[in-house]
Amino acid sequence: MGEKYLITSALAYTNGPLHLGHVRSTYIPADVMRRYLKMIGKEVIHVGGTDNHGVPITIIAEREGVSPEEIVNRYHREIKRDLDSLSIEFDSFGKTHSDIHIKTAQEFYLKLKENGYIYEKEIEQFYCPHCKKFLADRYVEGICPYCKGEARGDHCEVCGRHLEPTKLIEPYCVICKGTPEIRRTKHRFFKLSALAKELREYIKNSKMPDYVKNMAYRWIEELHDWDISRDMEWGVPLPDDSSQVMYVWLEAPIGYISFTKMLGDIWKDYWLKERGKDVNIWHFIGKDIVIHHSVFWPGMLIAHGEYNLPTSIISGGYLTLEKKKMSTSKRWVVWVKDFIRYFHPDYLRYFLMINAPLNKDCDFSFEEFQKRINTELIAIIGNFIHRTLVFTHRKFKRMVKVERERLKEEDLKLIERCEEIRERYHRHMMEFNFKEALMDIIHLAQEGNNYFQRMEPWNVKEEGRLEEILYTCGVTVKYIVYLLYPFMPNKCMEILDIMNEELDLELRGRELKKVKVVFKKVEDKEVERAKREILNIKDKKEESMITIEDFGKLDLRIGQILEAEEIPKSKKLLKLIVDIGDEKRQVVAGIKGHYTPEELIGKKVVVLCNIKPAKLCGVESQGMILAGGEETVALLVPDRDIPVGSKVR
RNA sequence: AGCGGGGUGGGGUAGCCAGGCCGAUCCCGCCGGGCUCAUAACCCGGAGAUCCGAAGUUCAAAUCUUCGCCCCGCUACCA
Repeated sequence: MGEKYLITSALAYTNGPLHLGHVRSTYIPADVMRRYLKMIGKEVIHVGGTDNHGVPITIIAEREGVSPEEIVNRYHREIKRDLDSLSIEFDSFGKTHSDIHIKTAQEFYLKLKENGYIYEKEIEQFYCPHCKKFLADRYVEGICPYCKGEARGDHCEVCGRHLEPTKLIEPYCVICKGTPEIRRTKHRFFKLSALAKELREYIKNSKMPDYVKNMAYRWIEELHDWDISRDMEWGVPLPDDSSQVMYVWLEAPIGYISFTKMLGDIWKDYWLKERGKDVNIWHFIGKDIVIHHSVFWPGMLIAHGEYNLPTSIISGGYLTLEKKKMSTSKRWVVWVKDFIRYFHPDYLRYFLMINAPLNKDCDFSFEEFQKRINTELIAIIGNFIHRTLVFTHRKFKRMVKVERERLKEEDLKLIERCEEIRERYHRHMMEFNFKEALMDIIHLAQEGNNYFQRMEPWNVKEEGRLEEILYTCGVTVKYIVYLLYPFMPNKCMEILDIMNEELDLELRGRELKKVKVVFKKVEDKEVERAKREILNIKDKKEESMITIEDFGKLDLRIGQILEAEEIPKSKKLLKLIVDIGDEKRQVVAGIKGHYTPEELIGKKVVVLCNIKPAKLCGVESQGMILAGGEETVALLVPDRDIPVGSKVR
């Protein structure tokens, strides 16, 4: 086959590490696909990297008082570590803040210009006189002219409307909080509107999913030209005007090409139209950036003219966390690096891929994770593998291999099923239907378990027949491990190691190593702990902290006890009359037995005066006397004489 | 506000584009039985769904049309 596959994963933005949503929508699916294609002998490369330019990064850098490079390098490392920890492999992984990318992006831009797709136009833009710069994008915040809510740049956080930034009420610069003024500046525009026809034709003939096509068609109906330059320093400088940089969304997708270039000359076999004729370019992305990949990016490629266009766009749905929307600012998020401290990365890969079809939104919950791992992966798949290996090891110490001719009809039937299921699995994989592909494996394991149960090898005395049965089971195990490998590479290699086998569909009948439990059960305790520690602990601590303002709400004063008497019906209560300076209060205190009424009279104590009045044993209490201790109870009293009514702070 | 996607037994999900094969799929859960090689696992059987609501098209609708309700996402200077 001359077919080649270029898989790209959406570039990760270097403003934070990866969370479960990122890896479920994009990186795990891309890696699963790459591993599968490679396993079946296809030529495939996986290209990815980080996206380092744009306003959010400069804002973080300015707030932290460091250079944008420092932010970018920090998160680039973290992101790569997160990906490595989940066995997500790349043939090339780059940064957009790199020479090769900047050069590639500039060449791309010049080509667009040469082809007549770039023009200049003056626009109005906020300018901060204090910071002496134009306020691109989110550098300006203010009040939404529609709903009066908080708005950032062009977008209202409250009503979600898209805004004209210059229309903001009370705009301010996010750096110096000063009021910006409107100035005119010259921006470059990309003539996207001229490409409507070509884009429609391209989309029609592409293999994108229908819903992606529909979304793209609608965009094309109202295609505006695209403002592609920014008045800032952080980014890829325009090659024809170094006072401005390219808008990130123009420059970032070019990273797919730049990072392929890092592999050397073979990049041409993938990207150049004339050389790469049978290439499938698959962009794995999250569904938030479908339009960029189905309209803007193909538009750029058409305008450039020399490169291949994407074959398909595989967009993953969003992940909610325990049924609630994830939010990094509210800390309602599970970071990859936290999760893998508790559970095997392969379990996460399995769960995220089987939990729902890729293009749908779905939920991550710790209980659901545990359930699916324990009942499907372990009870069905893992158990079939394990019972086969353990039983075979006990009887023969090695995997059994017999001639196919010896097999009975029922044996051959299971082996036929292996083949049928492999084919079905292949179709599902090539349609990016990873959930169904995993279901195919479960079904095969169930048939294996069923066979095992019906054959009752533990009752079979005749060794020849036992060999046939265990050979049949062994073959089925190999199929399962093979099909499962793209999803759970580490666990599958462990099993193959025990079996002394290779990653293929042959069964060689070699010596078995000591069998151990490869798929260990996820215990309730572990789940509870992980959930508590990942989601709550920080929040709990923070929630239970109070501020000085909270404390200020307490009206604590020095009071003097004037009268004290027992409340007859109660075991612990005394009724006190306390002078708190400007008034006298009746207070019920639970100190009977610890103090006698007589010794209390005249004492100065601390009183909480603004607690809601309550009735205790039918007696109204209009305050609270502070005391400490369990067995020995002591009242809090001032250790110097201060006036009644003094505020306690 | 506009646009898009979705609402199917307790949870998840298939089927809907090309209406009858759907008295609705599969995984989990639940109930009953079996087995013991296996990580209380596995095997067999069973119960459980007004297919969001209303109206319509049709000999026939989960599937098509219209209206309503609810969830989610996107809206170009949010990666």
